[in-house]
Amino acid sequence: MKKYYITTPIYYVNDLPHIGHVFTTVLADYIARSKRNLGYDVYFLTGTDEHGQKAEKTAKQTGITPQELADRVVENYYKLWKQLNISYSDFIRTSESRHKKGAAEFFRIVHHNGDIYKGFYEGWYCVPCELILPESTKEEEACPNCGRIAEKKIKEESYFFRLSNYQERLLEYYRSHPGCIKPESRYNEVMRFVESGLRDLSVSRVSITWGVPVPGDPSHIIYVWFDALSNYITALGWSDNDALFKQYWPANIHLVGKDIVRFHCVYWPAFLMSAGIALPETIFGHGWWMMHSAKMSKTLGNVLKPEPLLKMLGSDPVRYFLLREAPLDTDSEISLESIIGRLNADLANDYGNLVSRTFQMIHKYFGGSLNKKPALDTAENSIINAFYSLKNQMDDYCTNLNLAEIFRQTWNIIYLLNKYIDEKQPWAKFKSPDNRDEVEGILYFICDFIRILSILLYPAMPESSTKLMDIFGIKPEEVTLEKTEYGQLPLGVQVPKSLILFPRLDIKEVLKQYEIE
RNA sequence: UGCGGGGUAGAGCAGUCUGGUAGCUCGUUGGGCUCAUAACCCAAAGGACAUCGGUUCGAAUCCGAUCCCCGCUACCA
Repeated sequence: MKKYYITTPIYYVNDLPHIGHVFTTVLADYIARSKRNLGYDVYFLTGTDEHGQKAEKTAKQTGITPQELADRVVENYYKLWKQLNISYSDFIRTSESRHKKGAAEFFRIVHHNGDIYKGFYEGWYCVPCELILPESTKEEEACPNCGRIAEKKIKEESYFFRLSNYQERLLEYYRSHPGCIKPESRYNEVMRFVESGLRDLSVSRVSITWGVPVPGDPSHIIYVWFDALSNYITALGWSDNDALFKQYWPANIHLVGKDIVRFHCVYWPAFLMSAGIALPETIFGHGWWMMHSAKMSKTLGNVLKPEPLLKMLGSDPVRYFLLREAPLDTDSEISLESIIGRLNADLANDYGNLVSRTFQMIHKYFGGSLNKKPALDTAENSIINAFYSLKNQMDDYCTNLNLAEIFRQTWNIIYLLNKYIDEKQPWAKFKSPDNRDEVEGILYFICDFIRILSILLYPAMPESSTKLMDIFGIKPEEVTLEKTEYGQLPLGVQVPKSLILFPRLDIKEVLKQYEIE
C-alpha cells in the first residue's frame, strides 16, 4: 500500500486559533482524506508548539506555569479540530516527553556531527518587550514588537548551527529536486535567498528556561526552530520506537504558511542533512487570507473569528469555502459577503438543490425508491465520462494541490446533472404512463450520481456526505473513490422526501448574527 | 537597493511558454421551465487585454522602454 505522510505546522500556544490556522489545517485534512479516498495509507500530523520566551512570559503574567498555559490553550485546538472534523492521526505537543527526548537527541547528533559550536549571540535588546532583536548592521533598530527604538546591545552565550556550511549542498538539492518547494514562486524566493549567502544560526538561549535543555549543558535551552521543526520526526518516534518513522518518513508534504517558508525550506533540510536523515519530498507554502487588503491582525481589528463562523454556517460550508477559494499562490480576500455568495451559489443553489429536487421527484413519482436503471445514451455517457476523467486525474491534482481544478470539474458534473434534468423533463414525461419506466431510469441515473458526488466530496465536506451515504446505505470507511463506478447504487433504496443539505443564507441575517457573536 | 510575481468586461480569475475570431465564475438584463432551497436551464449586454514604441500578413501572447500594484530580502509561530 502506498503511504502518504502529511503535516501542518505546530501552532504556537501563545495565540488563540484564527482563520489562518483553520485554513492550513482544513487544507491538510482535505488532502489527507482525499489520499485515503484514493487508497493511500495516510498519516496526518498536527500539533502545538509550546515552548519559548513568549509563552513563558504570558504564563508569568497570568500567574500560572507555562505547562498550565499550554494545557489550557491546547484545549482550544482540540475543540476546534473536532468541530471541523479534522481527521489527524496524531497530535504532537512539544512539551510531551516523547518530543523532548527526540529533540534533545536530534541536537546531540547534529552536535556530534560537528555542526554545532558555542559562540556569542549579539543583538539590540528591547527592554519593555524583553526581546532580543535580530542581529543587524544598523546603528539603531526598531523593535518589531512595539516599534520603539531599542536602547542597549546585549551579548549572550549561545550555540550556533553551521548553516553557512550548507549553502552549496542546499542549492544542489533544490536544483536536483525542482518539486521540493511549491509553488514555484516560493521555490524561486528560497533559491535567491540561499544564493545570497547564509549565516550561522543561533539555536540556543540562556535567557529562557521553558523548553528542551541542551544535552550536556542544561543552562542552555534549545531555541525555537531547532526544537519546533523536529516535531515532524519525533512524532513518529524517531530515535526511539521508530516503527512509524520507518513506515512514513520522509514526509510527502509539509503544509506551511508563507511566513514560515524559509524555516522549513532552509533550516529544516540543513538540520536533516546534518543528522543524516532523508529530506521531505515537498514543502508547500500557501498564501494568506486578507481582509480589506491587510493581513488579519488583532491590532487592526480585522480578524475573522472561526468560532462564530462555524456556529452560523456549520463545519462543511466553512471547509468548502476555504478550500474552494484557497489562496495557494498568492494572498486572497475574505469577507462574510464573499463567503455567503459562494456558499449560496455552489452549495444551496447548485448542489443542495440538485439533491432536493431529485429526492422530491423520486417521492412524487415512485414513492421514494427506484427499481429500474436507465439505458445509457450520449447524454448519460458524457456525464459518466466527465466523472471518470476527473477520477483519473484526482491523485495528481491532490499531490499538486490543484484544488481549483478538482472543484471546477466537480461543479461541472453538478451543472451537467441539473441541465440533464431540464432537458429530460421527467415531470412532463411522467404524465404519460408509457414513459414511466424511462422517468424511473432518469431518476436512477441522477440519484446514482448524487451517490458518486457524496464520495467525491467526502474529503471536503464529510458531514453532508455522510448524511447522503447513510441514505444510500454505504459507510464512508468502506467506500473509496478509487473503487467507485457508475451504477453501484442498489435498487430499492429509500430516500427521504425532503432534504435541505445546505440552507440558503441571508447576508443581512448573517451579518447581524456575526455582530452578536 | 537587489531578486521575484502581477496589471484582461462591475468583481474575482484563466489564456501569454507553442502569435491567428478574447474565455470562466459571480453580478446585471431578457426569456424558458415549474420537479426544486425566489431554485434550475437558455440567451444577451458589457473589454482599444496598464502605457508607448518595435518585429510580423497578423500580438493579450514575441522584443524594448515607461508607469503602477504585490511578494521576498534571516533567527519574528
